[in-house]
Amino acid sequence: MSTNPSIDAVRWLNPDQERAWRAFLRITVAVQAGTARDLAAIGLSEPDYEVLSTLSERPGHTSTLGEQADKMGWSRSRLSRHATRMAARGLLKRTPDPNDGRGCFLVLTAQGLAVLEDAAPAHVESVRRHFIDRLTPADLIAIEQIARRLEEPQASEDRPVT
Amino acid sequence: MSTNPSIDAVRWLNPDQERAWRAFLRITVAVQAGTARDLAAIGLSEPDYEVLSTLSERPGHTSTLGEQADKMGWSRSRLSRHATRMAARGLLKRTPDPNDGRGCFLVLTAQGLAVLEDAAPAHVESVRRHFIDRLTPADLIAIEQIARRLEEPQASEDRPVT
DNA sequence: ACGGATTCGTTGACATGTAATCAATCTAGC
DNA sequence: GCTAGATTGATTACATGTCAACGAATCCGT
Repeated sequence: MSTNPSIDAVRWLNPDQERAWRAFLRITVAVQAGTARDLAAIGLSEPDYEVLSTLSERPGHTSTLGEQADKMGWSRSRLSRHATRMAARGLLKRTPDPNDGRGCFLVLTAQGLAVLEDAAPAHVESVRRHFIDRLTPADLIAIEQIARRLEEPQASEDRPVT
Repeated sequence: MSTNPSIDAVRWLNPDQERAWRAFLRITVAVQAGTARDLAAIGLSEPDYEVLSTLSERPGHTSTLGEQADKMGWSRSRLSRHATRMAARGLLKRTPDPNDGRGCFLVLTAQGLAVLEDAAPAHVESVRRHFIDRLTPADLIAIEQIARRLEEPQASEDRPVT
């Protein structure tokens, strides 16, 4: 098929492996696209929702920027920029940290909380519709198991390739 | 835990479902991050690799922009922008389409082909290391099955929510 | 108390993705 | 065969994320 012999010579994955890998790639884009589209319909992006949701779970709906970034697995830079945009939309606000002159708190505003309360049930419904309800209980267990295997540290993880 | 009663009242997923959903989110970021990092080490992004790889499979290493975009599931805009950047790096070039004054061909350059030939084995190795080799054959089959279920059109897919 | 090292958050330069836009082509009706 | 509207092709404005560098505040050994 290919006009390029040297590429054809590459030892690729076997058919089962290849299908699984491509299936995996398709799954991720399909599900994420579905849930993201549903959230967009109510004026939130997936990152927006994550910020609102995780902030709402903290006492006083408050967290330092760094702590929040770590908890979400985001860079500080990313959260700082995103918080600025969300603050401009009135969803949260910054407050100086009395204990650390360098730091700042992110605080959910009343409006931010209201938006989240409106969005949360819709988002859960979306996750059900695009993911949970389409799978069997056995599938859900399989996914957990796969996650566990993928997260297992590998013996040769950080060894040089040579 | 939460100081906000109304959020707690949201009917969330049951524990099994919740764990599966979170596991799914973790899986996608972990695997994609792993393979993307390996590609970045040899100077390519994941999208770069996709373009090189799919272009190399066509006769003359050539395709119209639109056809290529469709085949990859990308928007024309996205591919156009990406092609411009890759052209600036010498990986491919544009040629006018004699049959359609609006259109253009994307053609892999010799350098682009060389880069791909260098990258392909490394990428396959990366997919193995971050994904295939960590899973059992049964896991791979489960993933295909899950993909099939997720891609099945749902009866009430496009019905209004009300 | 002092001074260097570290940490916090922000910002500038840049890469990348999506939505709006402009231009060329096709097509139906005359 | 010509023209107006719809369709299709590709590029440009805008939003968002990353990396590196920075100023300010804090920590800590002396």
